[in-house]
Amino acid sequence: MPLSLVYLSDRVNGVPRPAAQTELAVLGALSLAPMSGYRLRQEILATLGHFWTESFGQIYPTLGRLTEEGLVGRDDAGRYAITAAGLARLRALLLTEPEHAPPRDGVLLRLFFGRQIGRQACLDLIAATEREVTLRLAALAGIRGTLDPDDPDERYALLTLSAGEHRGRATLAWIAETRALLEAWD
Amino acid sequence: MPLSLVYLSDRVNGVPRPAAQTELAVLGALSLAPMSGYRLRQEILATLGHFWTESFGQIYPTLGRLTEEGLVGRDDAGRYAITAAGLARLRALLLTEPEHAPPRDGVLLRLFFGRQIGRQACLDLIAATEREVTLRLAALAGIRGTLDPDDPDERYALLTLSAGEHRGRATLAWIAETRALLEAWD
DNA sequence: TGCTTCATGTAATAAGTTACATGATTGC
DNA sequence: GCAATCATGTAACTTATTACATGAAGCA
Repeated sequence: MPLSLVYLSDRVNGVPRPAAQTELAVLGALSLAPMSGYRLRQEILATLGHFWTESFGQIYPTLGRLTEEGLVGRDDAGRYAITAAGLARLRALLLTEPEHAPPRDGVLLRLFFGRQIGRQACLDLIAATEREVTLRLAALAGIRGTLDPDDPDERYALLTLSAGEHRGRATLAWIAETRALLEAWD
Repeated sequence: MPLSLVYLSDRVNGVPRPAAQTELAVLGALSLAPMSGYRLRQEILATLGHFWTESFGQIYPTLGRLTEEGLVGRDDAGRYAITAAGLARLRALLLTEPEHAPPRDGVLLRLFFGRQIGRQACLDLIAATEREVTLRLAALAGIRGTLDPDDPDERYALLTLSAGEHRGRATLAWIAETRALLEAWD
């Protein structure tokens, strides 16, 4: 008979449960401006999209929980708005240790076993990846143009944008190197 | 009344369901050598670890399903071994379109709302990230030393290893840039 | 009037981790 | 003999997506 049937859902070794990450994203977005749940999802997609995602199925239940806890309310226009308690909670969440999303890269998984499908299929695979990354970099360049380096909030957005650009360029460099290697084989 | 109550679990728009990705990892690992489920997990952790994860809770049920379908059997020593049908299935899976793991980067999420916690907390955050990435790069360097560029299987492993190195170095470059920016503010 | 977008929400389903149970094998 | 590792598996639980339902608001 197990002594403890408790599932440690709230926190394990100081690392917040993933649900807290959704709360963090929602509270964070509401700290910038009050908005509807629908808008919230659009904003998260547009501004955090290159490193974060949330679906309606997560956002609405989270808004419900946050409202119950008094961390979020509604303003005159009916939009969700963060409360003082919510702002305090946000700051606390921001200081928790970031979770490590278990890595799952479908492209690398396929390339690792690439011998089974041969050189050409691998070249096709990285060519498709190259197209995607190029599109993503173009999208990031578009966003960069809209951000003001002197705005106190947008300065931080620029830092995360830069991370996406560095990673995208690194992927392109790796693709070029990998293509050259693959073409030299056989 | 909805006309269709079917949940498209197997395939959506040609993209395989994520469960197929676990089958891919398991069949792929078994294509290199027969082994136990326990060993399978160790090998996946050691060799795919920097871009893929699987837990026991996934591996054993998957091995069970694959065995039922005749894609996997047991050899004389009792180890799981891939069958001819399994190899065909592996090749088919390798040609499916890679899934896009929804991005969830806890570090960037915190940095994006960094204004709430201030410059110093952000510097601490990226310093911790820098330590982790440095360790990961050192681990990759160790693995690189064990791989033979002329072995037909390990050549592909080297390609994926290189991806990890490029991304790691890009993250370090971004951290250096970000630190300089943060220290110049205020 | 009818189309599109905005808006809120739920139910079914999937995917995955963690903790636990249980036993065999191996090395000392 | 005993501890550590190897090995297999399951139950509970969490998180998340997707499809669907439903209706209001804005505008041709």
